[in-house]
Amino acid sequence: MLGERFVAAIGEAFAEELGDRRVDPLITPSKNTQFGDYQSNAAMSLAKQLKMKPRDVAERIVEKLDLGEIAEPLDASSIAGPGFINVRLRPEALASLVTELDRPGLGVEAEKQQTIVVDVCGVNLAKQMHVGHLRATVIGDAMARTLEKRGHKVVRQNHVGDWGLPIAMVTDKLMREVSAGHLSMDSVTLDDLDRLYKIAKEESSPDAKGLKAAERFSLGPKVQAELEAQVAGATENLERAKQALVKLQSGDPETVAVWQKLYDVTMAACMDTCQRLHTKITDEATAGESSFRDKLAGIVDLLIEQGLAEEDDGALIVRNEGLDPTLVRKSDGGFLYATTDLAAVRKRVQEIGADRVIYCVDARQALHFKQVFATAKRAGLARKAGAAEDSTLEHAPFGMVLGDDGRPFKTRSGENVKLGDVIDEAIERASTITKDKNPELSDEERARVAHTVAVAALKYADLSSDRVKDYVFDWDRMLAFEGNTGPYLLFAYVRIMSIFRKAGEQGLSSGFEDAELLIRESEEKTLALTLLRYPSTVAAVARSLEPHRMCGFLYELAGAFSRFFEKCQVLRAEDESVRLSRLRLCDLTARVLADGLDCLGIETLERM
RNA sequence: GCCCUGGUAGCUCAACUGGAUAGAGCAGCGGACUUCUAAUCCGCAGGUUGCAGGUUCGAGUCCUGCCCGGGGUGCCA
Repeated sequence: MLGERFVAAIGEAFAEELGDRRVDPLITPSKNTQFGDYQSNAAMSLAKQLKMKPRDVAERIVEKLDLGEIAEPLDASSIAGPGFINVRLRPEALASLVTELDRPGLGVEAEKQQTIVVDVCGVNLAKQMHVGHLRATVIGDAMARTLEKRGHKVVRQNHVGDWGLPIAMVTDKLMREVSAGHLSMDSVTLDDLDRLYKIAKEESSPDAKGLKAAERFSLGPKVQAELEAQVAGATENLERAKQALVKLQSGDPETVAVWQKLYDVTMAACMDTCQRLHTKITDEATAGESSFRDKLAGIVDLLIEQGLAEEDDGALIVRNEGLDPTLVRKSDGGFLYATTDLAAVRKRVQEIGADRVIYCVDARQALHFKQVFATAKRAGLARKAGAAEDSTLEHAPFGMVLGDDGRPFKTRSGENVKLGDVIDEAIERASTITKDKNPELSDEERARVAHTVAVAALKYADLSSDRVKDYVFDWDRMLAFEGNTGPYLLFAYVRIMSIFRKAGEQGLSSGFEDAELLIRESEEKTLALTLLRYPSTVAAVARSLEPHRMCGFLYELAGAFSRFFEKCQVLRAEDESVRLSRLRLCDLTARVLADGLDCLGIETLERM
């Protein structure tokens, strides 16, 4: 609304210079309330284009500007600094803007609908999920939810690492363990598989470096003999794994059955974790590497046909300008993960019909994705049939989770911390805190509250800092109720619910839905101005794929509400009209909080 | 070597993508509960934004060069 008036004024003031060109009025909320509520920074950018003094430009805009009933009258003092134009809304105008926000959808605008594939989760067979998967799951799901909020059709894809030599290795190991009577195929657990994976990997990695070192430093015949035996054994194991891979690829029933067991056990655990984390990642999202196994040769043939692939040292590579070559086929004829990802691009764009494909994957894969995207585009795999342009392929990278020592988050013995254990501990800690803070809750309700608070704390900690940076994992901070945390936001919501519960008891809970908003106190004004930022925040997250922006907004909203809560009595307001206005403001705040948290995949609570 | 990242208060993080005096929380100090959940709120103190140049009305943000950390770098995924 404000923007339109500025556009009109700018158009009028500079009709000669600009013609019909529409100029972005660059309206932003003022950072500092002493300047006003909103400001336009258009004069400065315009001055640069027109080679005029910014203040002169601002003056000409202000002369033509008609803000009439919207804002306090402008005068010379409205132009500040190099040419900021400061605007202070009239209370009625602010109230009417907030009233407009108060409708289904909370002002979030639907964009032209796109089909968007989001690559999430990224688990591997026979491996426990760890904190790295937490990020791919939680951030990916949050991006997906936010895009859905903007009206897009979002398809989550869980690109499970369920194929290739390492998997064949575990499959082989499991078969041997079962036939040796160490394990029963029926009762095998993910913990077993995780253990076997590590052993198998160890057993198949020849310690060539160690052997060389032993020779060089003359560590003695015994050490050398041991190492020689290790190398021989590893070489043999590796050979057997390769054979297992061949069997798997050729569909040998016995091998495939064991592989299926690995798959089922792993995915059951993965789905359980995704559910505990309250994500919308389900079985349908699964599209493992194995599902592309029959497409890889075709992809490579296509690259050869198009003259993109060339042989180098026995391997097949694609050279892309400015990038290291992409290896698409090994000299032994095997395919690589780049090949699989190329097949996945084709499926996502040409079968699913994605206009945009987003990979929520570890930042270490940055080069890999650059290579895959460049190759896919040149090969035409990223273009829908009949489309004029390639679909957008984006890597949304994220950093590592660190321990308080600044090193990757691991257990004392150096193992990855299992995600299931992390969730368990979060719940336990949340339960203890909840018992302490609110002893009145029944055991049943406390258990529910503890789960919701724990998951909120865990996810929020992961979402609230800049995605690409590493972050430090800290139980006390994420579960604290001070600062930018999940529990703090839930608490703000709970306080509102509490008001409505009390209102119900006193028979005051009706009639506020259409109440006239009276924005009088400064806390009410700040709360109202903050609420108005919700739609643009959703848009910013959808564009930038940075959920921490939503976190920042929600934290400010919760803070604005807390200050309002301290200062402005709701149920004991001075008169009925004020009470109804405040009830409506509370209700709207609650819905915006809940909707914003929903973008992040975080549930709210009635009590805590 | 080359490429990608990051460096902001003692600590953990922001800064709406070039806007006004760089903001929060923790830790420290000082206030506010007979009250709608004090799991909160208010105040004080804390800064050469790694360093040096450059671009312009204006730089934590952009460009160049250094310094430090993390990661990646053709036959693992």
